[in-house]
Amino acid sequence: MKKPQGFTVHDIARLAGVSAMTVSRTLNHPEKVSPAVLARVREVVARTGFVPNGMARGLRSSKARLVAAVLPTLVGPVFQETVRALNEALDEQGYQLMIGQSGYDASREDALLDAIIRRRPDGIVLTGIMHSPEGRRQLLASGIPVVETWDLTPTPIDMLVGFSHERIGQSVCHFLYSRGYRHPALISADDDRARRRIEGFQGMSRTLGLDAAPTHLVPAPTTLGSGRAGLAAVLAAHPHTDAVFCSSDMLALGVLIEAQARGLAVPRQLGVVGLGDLDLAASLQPALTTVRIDGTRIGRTAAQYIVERAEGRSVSEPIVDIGFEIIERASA
Amino acid sequence: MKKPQGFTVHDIARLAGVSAMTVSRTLNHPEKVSPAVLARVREVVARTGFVPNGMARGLRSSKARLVAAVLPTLVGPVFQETVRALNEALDEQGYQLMIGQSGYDASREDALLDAIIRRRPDGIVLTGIMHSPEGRRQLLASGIPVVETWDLTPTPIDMLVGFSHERIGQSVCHFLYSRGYRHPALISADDDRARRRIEGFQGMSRTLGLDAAPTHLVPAPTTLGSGRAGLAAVLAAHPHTDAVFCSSDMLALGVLIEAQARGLAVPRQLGVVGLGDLDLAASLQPALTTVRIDGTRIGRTAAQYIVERAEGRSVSEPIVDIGFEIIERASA
DNA sequence: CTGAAAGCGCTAACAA
DNA sequence: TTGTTAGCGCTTTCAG
Repeated sequence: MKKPQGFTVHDIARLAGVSAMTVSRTLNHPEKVSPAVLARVREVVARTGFVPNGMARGLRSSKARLVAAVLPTLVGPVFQETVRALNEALDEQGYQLMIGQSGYDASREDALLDAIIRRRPDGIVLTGIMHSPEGRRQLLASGIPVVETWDLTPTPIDMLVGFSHERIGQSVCHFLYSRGYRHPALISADDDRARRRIEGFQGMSRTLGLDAAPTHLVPAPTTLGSGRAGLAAVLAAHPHTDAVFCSSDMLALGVLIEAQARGLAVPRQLGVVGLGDLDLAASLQPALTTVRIDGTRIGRTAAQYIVERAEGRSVSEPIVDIGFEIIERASA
Repeated sequence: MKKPQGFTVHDIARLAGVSAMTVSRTLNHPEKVSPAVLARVREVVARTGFVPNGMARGLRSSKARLVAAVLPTLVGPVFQETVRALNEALDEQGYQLMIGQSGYDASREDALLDAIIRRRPDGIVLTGIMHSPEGRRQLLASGIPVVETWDLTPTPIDMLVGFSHERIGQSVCHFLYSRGYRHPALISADDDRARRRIEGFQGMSRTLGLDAAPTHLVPAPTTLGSGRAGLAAVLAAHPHTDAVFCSSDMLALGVLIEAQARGLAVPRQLGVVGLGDLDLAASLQPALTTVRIDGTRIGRTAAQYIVERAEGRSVSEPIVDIGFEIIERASA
């Protein structure tokens, strides 16, 4: 298998009648090259379609201009905003984003981490915090800047941009109570962060003198269908449920549809709160009350932290809680 | 800035009392190393947390074990299945997937292509076909295997796994006609592929002796909100519209919600057809009739083609039309 | 402003 | 089975 078009800096140098070093400078520090030479080299580059080999550059300069992000699920609305913002911010600074999917499975996660570390990215963005001790060790040992996101922990690996899931649970419970609901239930994904929201919710529910909220767990990723089925299940077991906190807007949409199919009036007979504030939330009928997390800010901040580090500067406030907000619309 | 933990094969070799080559072999061809040495080297690797430098490996062996995918929008439900399948299939073969977002903008696309080609991936998967002549040239010149997807063209750059958008338009128009609808309208994203579906639809509509279908264009990405607004606009201009073909399921969901808000019975007074067969389609009330594209097959096939090429084999049938299917449910 | 030498970390090819 | 040599393509460093 022959490489069809294997141009190197040397080829370009020869064709332009200069040294390889000058080609390299033309590409990376054009201000240090005389205009005449610059034009000549550029002409050859354009004519040949030469694209320098980034692996060689990275190897020599130990700057890959690459940032890796680890997502539990590759695509799906939840981290959409974060990833978009991350990608945009990095792109502006000349960095490429590489995305890896961890699944919700821990053993695959270590393999993924290995694949990532091999490429020596300038930074790694994790959605969620890293629990596997082996993963932590690898990350720490690699010396690569790491930003954990979408969660809080007293023991971050390195940097952190997140918020408290427990506090979300508390706030939503309190919000529902303040709206007059006394028999709330939970329909929730079965993952670690969702579980902490549930704990927060139940804690507050105890504080307010309510019964423990019935909880219906659904497998991740959450879908509209599991929202419908979830409401059906909850209502079957606890007929006087008067409100539901869903762990995603999709789930909430399912609940809304199922409620409608059953002739249950929202928000009068059933309050519904989602999580995520997807763009569909505002367009629903009734518009969905939901918890908004500023994913854009998470992504942008993570990008900024990593670029700072990659350029050798230090980050002054490497651990931030960006909080969240309950967007009150019409469904609760 | 010192590299905190810069182990190399040489360090590991010294610690294990062997040569660097033996460390390399332990990592890549363990069967060619004696059990005793293997164990010793592995112990050192585990103890130090050594992860080999993939850039160096890639440079030397010109195999990056990397595949790049270009998506118009980074995340979003449309290519979800394709990307997931692509990632899974590549992962099984030991390849990493890198994702780049082109936006719907052509100038950024060339820059992205450049960033991708620099890394010398073993393959590039494009969603949609490459129109920019400059992009084609770059791709061709790079000699990297390319798979274009989600579309058909008589002049692919290299390999192709797609289907005909025009034919989708024709089929949906015919389907609606056969269901008795005589005044269909289109609510569609304003992009190239969507436009070809519209042309197909209008062509068939002429053939069937229908008036040209009113068309309402919405900006990409499509949202539930623009579906609602779209139906309102269509109805305002063309009150006796009796069916709508939406260019995504999200749009269709918006149409369903708007129809409900207006007391329009679906499918009796208004037929609704979506595109994508998202998992929510089946769970809606009424369940959504939609066009299903086998994204999993696209992703898997693309992965297979690229791996074949990367391993030096040739692909026997490098251009496939995987077709599509209208899933008849309750909304039309 | 330009060039020559050296080497980043790894592995293909050959030798022992 | 193991080791030695060389060099992938680039850029850092140092001279001119």
